[in-house]
Amino acid sequence: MSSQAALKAINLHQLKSACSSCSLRELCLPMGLSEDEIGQLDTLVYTRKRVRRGENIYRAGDEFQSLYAIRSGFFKSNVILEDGRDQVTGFHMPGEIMGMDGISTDRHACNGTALEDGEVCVIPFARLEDVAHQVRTLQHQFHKVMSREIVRDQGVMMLLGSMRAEERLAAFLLNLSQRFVARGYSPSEFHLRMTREEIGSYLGLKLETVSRIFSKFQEDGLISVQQKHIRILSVEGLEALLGNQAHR
Amino acid sequence: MSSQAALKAINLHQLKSACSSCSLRELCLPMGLSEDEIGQLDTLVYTRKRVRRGENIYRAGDEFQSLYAIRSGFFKSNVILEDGRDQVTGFHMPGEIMGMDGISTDRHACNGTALEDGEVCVIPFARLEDVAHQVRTLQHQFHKVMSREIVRDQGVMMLLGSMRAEERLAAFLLNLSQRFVARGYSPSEFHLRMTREEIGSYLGLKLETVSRIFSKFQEDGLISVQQKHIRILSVEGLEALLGNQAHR
DNA sequence: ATGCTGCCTTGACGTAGATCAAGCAGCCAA
DNA sequence: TTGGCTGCTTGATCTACGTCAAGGCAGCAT
Repeated sequence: MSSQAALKAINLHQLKSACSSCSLRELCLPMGLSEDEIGQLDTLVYTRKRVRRGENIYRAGDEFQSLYAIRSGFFKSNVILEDGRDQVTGFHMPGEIMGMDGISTDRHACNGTALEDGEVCVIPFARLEDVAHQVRTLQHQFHKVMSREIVRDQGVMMLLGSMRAEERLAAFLLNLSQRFVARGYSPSEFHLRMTREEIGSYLGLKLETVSRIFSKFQEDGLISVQQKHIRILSVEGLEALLGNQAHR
Repeated sequence: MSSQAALKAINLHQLKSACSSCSLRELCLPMGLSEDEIGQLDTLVYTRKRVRRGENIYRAGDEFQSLYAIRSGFFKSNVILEDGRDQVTGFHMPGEIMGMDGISTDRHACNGTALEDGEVCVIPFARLEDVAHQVRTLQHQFHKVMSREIVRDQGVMMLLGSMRAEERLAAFLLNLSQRFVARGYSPSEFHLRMTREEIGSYLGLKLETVSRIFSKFQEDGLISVQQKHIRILSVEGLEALLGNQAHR
């Protein structure tokens, strides 16, 4: 399917997005900006886009135009490899910004796919640079957001390069937990929006391994799992696993 | 050793760095800027720093002040894990910019370590944002540089998550080769500045595995190896290895 | 209900790469 | 020259995780 068709398939509606009244402003671009400055942002983010589970907000190869701030829903970044395998490079939740991979070449390097119905704010990048050019605080905040993405990716590189399967999964659960807390959700009880296969792809493991380790964690009393419903019973137990440093 | 001590240990000398006359300007920040705009850059980059093999230009935890553009020498990004292991997260060569991990938290997230004697241009970040605030082209170029880093890291994540050992090493050699070409060096013959252990750390492999695979590549006529001296005999052969998609 | 489909679980077995171990080569200092 | 040190190679063995295979369960359409 072409980029055009993909865009048309998405229900696009125009409205005042109003960063200034957004509940996610403490997590997203507006962070650290004054009332006035956030007002400037409101002139920039004037479109939202609804996406349904399985739809892409952009695809690898698409021309890069905009960044997307997640308002609701759960997303993944992924690349379809030549052999058809779907390699997941990240999971994203409300308040996070997707699409920054596209800036370097003016084309998106990966797909942004909805794992459940949701909504994103469309941030035309040229206009973001305009506003950042005027509002120095926004410029700085945007640099922080990009830098955070770099640090996050390097964390995953270290995880993939130096941890064994159990450690990876423990780190993954703890990371999700932290991000849920920051959004006001329970740190200890949540729904996974992704399949075992997607988790495995992200963590460099096979889905059977993910499943087995969930079962083992449950036996060990660290978590309880029922399909996609997860309850963390012992944060300390999971953290302890990370302490036992890798062997690889 | 404290950050202060580390800085003092480094021979610091002030001079006109002159991006405008730098042979690396087509790879570095000045890329795409006009003569005038590069002139503005010259007012920003006024310090260079010599580093000797093994020294750090910054350390994880140091306060973030500046970015560093490599003028000469070969560097690694790395983190010392609690158990003392040195986890490598990147290799860097002239024209590349290091330190962007520090922007997000105002502290560096990793060390920047010289693998051989070299020299870096010190780019005070606050001033970079000043100049970018005035020169929109520079702002845009800097965003591209950060985005490129994001894309690069995601490429490594995919490598670590989905490739087998031989593929990783083939991809690594091809990547080095391409980066050497871009700098006017031979694509097929070069010195590795890092040890087998550092390569292994970066690629999520043990040094013995790296060594064995180098030997195998040599047997297969793909490369010739003598310690750190590498000659690529068949780019196609290495590329073919990447085609055979992963099993993991 | 009934069957279909996608996703998950669990077992048996195989293997890529880790681990352990020994020896060698290049390099510097005495 | 000798010795010590660091980094590299190579072999033998072990093991974490992948692969293959057989169900099972929840959700949806009929």
